[in-house]
Amino acid sequence: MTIAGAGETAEPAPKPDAERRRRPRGAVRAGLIAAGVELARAGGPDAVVLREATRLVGVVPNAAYRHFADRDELLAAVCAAAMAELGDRMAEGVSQVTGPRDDPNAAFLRLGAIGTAYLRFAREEPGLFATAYAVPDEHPYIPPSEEEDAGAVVDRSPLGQLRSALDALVDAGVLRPGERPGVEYPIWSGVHGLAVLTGQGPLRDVDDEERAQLEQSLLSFIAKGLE
Amino acid sequence: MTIAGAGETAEPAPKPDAERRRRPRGAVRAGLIAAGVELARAGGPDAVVLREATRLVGVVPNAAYRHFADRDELLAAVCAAAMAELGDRMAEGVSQVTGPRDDPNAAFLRLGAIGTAYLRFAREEPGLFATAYAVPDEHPYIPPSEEEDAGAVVDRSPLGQLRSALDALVDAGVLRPGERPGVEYPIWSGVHGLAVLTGQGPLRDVDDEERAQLEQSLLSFIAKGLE
DNA sequence: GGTTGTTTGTGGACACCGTCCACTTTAACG
DNA sequence: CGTTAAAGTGGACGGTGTCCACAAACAACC
Repeated sequence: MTIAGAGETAEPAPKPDAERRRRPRGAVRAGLIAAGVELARAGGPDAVVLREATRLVGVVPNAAYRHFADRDELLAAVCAAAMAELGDRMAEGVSQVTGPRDDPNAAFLRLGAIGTAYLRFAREEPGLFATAYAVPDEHPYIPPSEEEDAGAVVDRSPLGQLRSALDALVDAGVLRPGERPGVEYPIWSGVHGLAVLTGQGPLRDVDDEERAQLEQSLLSFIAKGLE
Repeated sequence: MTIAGAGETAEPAPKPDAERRRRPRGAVRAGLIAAGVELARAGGPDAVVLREATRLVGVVPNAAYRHFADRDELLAAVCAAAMAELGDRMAEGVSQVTGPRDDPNAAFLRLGAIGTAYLRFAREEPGLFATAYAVPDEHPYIPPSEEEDAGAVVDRSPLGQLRSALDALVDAGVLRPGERPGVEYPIWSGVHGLAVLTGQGPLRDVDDEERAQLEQSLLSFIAKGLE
């Protein structure tokens, strides 16, 4: 045992024993989450397997238990990251619509951009999309030292962005204020349902053209529901 | 070994060796599916564990491989059974609405009954509902010697029942024929999305009252989308 | 009816997974 | 310095899906 140059007979150089504990402070935890995200991207929530994540980070399986209580807690962190990525894509899609907040046309386009970005993410990143909504029953969410500026920061969650788009629609005079309360849920349900049905669901084998038509007809249906 | 009245000394009776191969023809396969359905009912698709199913049937794990290529094929059969049960519950719900097929009021009530039964099944049998839509990528579906009377039998699948309800709505003069093609998909998406979001999704912790309100507002939204 | 061959169930084994335990090393702090 | 808590290691256990070779039960055929 001892220290120094002991062992290391052949080239595998399994544990230089000086490479241990050289990583910066939170690197292993962050690396495990990043590895889990890549696993989820490729294979959905079931593919985020603890041992494989530690392998990718280059650490022994048990090391994960210094950062997460169990596999579900790691999965919860990965789910949060996936949800954040969905939120980022939606924000990016909305930001490409120009025009003032209370302009009727722009407000409507922004709502459409939200739905489109949501469906696009589900289509292009099916593994991450499924993972975002595969939060385990325990470990509701993981607040990794969030700075809370008392509402100064905008809500980048999918539901938050949908809500502000609908509020803007009211301010623009497109949606009657009496119709506003609670509309986010039917709309969210419709978009989410189509994403699931055409993702892992029974509609997963439709070709691109049909899929585009399904998305279009859903958005039209939602628009009609808003008058 | 021998035959006749051997074995049956006490209740453990581990392997009387004459108890082998005493089950009727397709009993093991049917038993495995039934056991899988109960596992899915209690814990969703991930709870459909091959070894546990064989344990419930009282057979060794490898026996399952005489009836299914692998665990996914068993799961596919369980998914089909779960989907069939969903279809049965919907048909039962619809059948409780009386009135002729082309009566506007009855036709509308039937459509509502379809959505209500769908959401009710998802709420009361979350494990089976999730399993019905957890069909593995391979093994699309399993036709266990289906008799096909060339359309004489009615389609009891959820989508089939939704379609016939919408067709009846057209025949009753409630829905304009031009609006009919493709409407089933936005409607299905909305109902399915709410079922998923309030089931395993982020809305799973809402209380019964809120849940009822969500369902009601979704059905109103859909009704408005149909004029 | 006895032989033969195909189904169906058995026993044992393998690799992989999540998780627990005891141990050693590292980093931080007085 | 020395001490102590955190972080990583090694080895083990039970559980799972799956493969292989073998034996019993059935079906079929001459």
